[in-house]
Amino acid sequence: MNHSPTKPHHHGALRVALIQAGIDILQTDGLHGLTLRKCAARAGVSHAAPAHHFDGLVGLKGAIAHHGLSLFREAMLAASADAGDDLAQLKGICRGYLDFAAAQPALFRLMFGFEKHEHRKVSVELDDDLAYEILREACAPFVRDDLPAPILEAQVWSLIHGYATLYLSGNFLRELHALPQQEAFEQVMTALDRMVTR
Amino acid sequence: MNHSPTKPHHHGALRVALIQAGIDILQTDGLHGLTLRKCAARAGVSHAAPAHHFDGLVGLKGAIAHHGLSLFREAMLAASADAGDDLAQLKGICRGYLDFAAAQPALFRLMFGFEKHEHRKVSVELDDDLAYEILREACAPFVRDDLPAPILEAQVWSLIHGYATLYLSGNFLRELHALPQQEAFEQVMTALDRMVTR
DNA sequence: TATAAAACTTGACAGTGTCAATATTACATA
DNA sequence: TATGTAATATTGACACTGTCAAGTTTTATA
Repeated sequence: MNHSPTKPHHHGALRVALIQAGIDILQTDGLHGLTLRKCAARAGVSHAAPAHHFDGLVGLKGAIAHHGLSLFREAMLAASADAGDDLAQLKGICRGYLDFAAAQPALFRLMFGFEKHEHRKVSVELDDDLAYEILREACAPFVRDDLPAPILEAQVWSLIHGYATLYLSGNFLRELHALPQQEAFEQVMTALDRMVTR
Repeated sequence: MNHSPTKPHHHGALRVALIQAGIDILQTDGLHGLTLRKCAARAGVSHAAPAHHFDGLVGLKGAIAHHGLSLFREAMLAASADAGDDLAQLKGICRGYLDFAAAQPALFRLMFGFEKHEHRKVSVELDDDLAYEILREACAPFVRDDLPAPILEAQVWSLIHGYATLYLSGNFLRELHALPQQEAFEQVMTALDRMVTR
């Protein structure tokens, strides 16, 4: 056996190849450009191969989102690596959140853009715990008796997620974005101070 | 002339009919189900008619989003109609924000889901001022020297928009949604108190 | 009424997801 | 090692999609 045991046959690591192809296509052609057939072509397989590994297009998107969440997690971790106190840590994670959305807008939209009827097909692939854990840990130091963890986490997550998605929507928050991006972000994130301090 | 002067010919008010058809289809079939040909069929015209009035599919989506924003505005106004003080007014608007997203998820996603390369085609249709004005006015009483209007508006909007979109995403904020929806909303919105009070 | 413009139709095209049928490969078991 | 079986990928087909060019009908204008 000179083959890797995890290399089933023909192409071998087709699953990862298709996911990577999908991420590349998202970056190049946007969310609309993501196509089973284009992924297949880029991975060098027949047009119907992707629908086999993943359960149709929704399945592929779920797998891409799953992998995207791990990239997302890494981006947030990296952005908060050299943080001083707890608040700087939290803000660093938010910075990583926004930067990831800005760097990979189509992937970001894909991750959070599933419709309700798709949830059942995707929920197995898309365990948010992976990325959510980062946020949860960053929020932990600020939990108080009158501010339980799930509430605080929802508040912080809503703030940064809303800011990131509105940022991607472009047309909105125009007045704010008269400021340079970095300053606008910091100004908006001053809301975190108020949320977190008694 | 027994015809209305604004009734050009054949169908007449095809534009509004197509937009309404689109909104109906969004409600029934979701964002993926929205199709030029289905809108045409529902309005009783040929399959290529919609691409004429609006500049292709993106143009139709832009027109639908434009009309959706006016519905959005009305929903927020209605939800804050019987509000007491300024803070109750602001929270009422946020309540309307969430309720609209929950009631018309596909339309809501459409309104905020345009990609960057589509902005040019859509920006003419999609002047956010219509709906943004509501939020701006509700924020106005809380503007201070150290909290300029654009910043405060961005903070409030990010919070409610993030919460609404995460709510639609379903898989996320699971812990929070162990609470009843109404209470979860109110708990998260306590962040507004902290944002707004000195 | 004659002419032009606008609105809509028709027909065609390439591209899409999905599915059934088929061929190929890998692996387990004898 | 030989054989059978399941997994893996291919092929071909289908209905559906957006878009476009060309043609037809209606409205408006002069």
